[in-house]
Amino acid sequence: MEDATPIRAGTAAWWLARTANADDRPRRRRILSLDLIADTALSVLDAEGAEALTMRRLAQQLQCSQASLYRHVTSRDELMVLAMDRAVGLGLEPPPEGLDWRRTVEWQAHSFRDFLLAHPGLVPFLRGTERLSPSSLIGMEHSLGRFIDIGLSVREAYATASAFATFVVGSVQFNLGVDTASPMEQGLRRRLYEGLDPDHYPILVAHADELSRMGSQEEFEFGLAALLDAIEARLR
Amino acid sequence: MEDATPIRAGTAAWWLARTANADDRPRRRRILSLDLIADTALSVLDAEGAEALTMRRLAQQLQCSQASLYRHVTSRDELMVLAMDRAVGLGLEPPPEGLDWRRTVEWQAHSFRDFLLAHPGLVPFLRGTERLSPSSLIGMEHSLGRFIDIGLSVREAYATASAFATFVVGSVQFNLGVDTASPMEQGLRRRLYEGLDPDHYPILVAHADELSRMGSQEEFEFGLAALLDAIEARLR
DNA sequence: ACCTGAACACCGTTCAAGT
DNA sequence: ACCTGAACACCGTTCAAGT
Repeated sequence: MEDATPIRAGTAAWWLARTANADDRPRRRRILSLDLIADTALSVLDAEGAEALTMRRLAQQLQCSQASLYRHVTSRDELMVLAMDRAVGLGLEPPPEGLDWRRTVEWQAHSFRDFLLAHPGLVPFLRGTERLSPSSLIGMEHSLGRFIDIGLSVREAYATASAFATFVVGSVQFNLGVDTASPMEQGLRRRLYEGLDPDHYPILVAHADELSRMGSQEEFEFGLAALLDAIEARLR
Repeated sequence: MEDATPIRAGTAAWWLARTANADDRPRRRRILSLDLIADTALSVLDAEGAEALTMRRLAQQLQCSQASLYRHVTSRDELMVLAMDRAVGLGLEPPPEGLDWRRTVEWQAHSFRDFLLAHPGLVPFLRGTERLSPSSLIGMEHSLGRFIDIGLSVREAYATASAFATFVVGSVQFNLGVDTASPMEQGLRRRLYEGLDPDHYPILVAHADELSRMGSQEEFEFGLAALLDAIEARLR
């Protein structure tokens, strides 16, 4: 049963192996469970960031030894993948009933983005490997259904659903670490733009004040509307 | 000159302080320079990934002590920001002359995405803080000029340029760690979809084969075309 | 004035030894 | 059969001591 080349966490091979083993794994009553470990990891990751989530810290939180964690999880990487699956499940809330398809997609994009903005520590772990986790697959199933129902092909529905997810992930990833809404950060940014060489950066210098006040919201709304319009155009 | 609260690398305050100090920093001839350190860091990061880029490894590569690195750089975080600025400079190639605006933007989006796909180790470090680096500002200046020239307002130009960058970053970030083009990975993905519970995942199960062969290219092209169409619509 | 060996306080992971 | 103390081989960062 030993693998010479260990399977990397999050790959299709890994998810396959994990779900296959789920049933015949010994299911004794015990205090320490995989679920509890993943939940605790997520709460520490969310509250204090990735660098605070160490195996020692987690063991302390769960009142067990570090070594015990490795009975349920083969590595820290694997733990992160499992914790992120839970995060996706929490972030993908079901949209309200009764909205048309455009409002529904719009609502879900905003909802998931707001969730990620509120939990920035999770964002760097939203990689391609996370797309195959159970919670992500539920989201994909629903998205595919929605887009197929309005007339897209399976291929189109997949590309469209993925493009929305991609854009939301990019929106939060590419704004990590900056608070564009903060007046102090805006002031510093204005000074940075103003101080540039006007020969090389004429536009940034000329519009320093206006540009320094631009936040991430505008770019998100522009891109989201563009994606939605593209679907409507394809339906006609 | 000592700061009680150290300025986080990549923020506007940090870039301001850095450019302000650039001139009066002692400029002796020496073998070890900030440029050399950042270049070496980037080459190690690119060739062997983030976890291989340690201060010890870097010192060994540069044949100096670890401690010497801290004479040029205050922390590993700062080093990463500086290395990434160089990476952005390398990735943002000037587009070929003579193309219309749509082709130009299209070319640049593809060009930067291809660069990132070839250097996946860099992607997790493309955060909001990286938008203010000199290389990024050059790219922003050019993008703003292009969009203003065709008739967008300064605000629209910024939102549009940012949306493109956001989408490219999202496209690579949300495909990190998976090789959707690999036949083996496709086969494993098909098996993963096929094995799902048909009651909960009817579409994924029914179209397992087709969906398992979808790559990240389709979603990128769909989103890119959508953004370009949205600009054209706004111009009318 | 400049550089660095050696230390400090951490990591993830393993395994022999306990119960 | 299950758990874990203690170790291993690493980290980033600092600073007294060298030249």
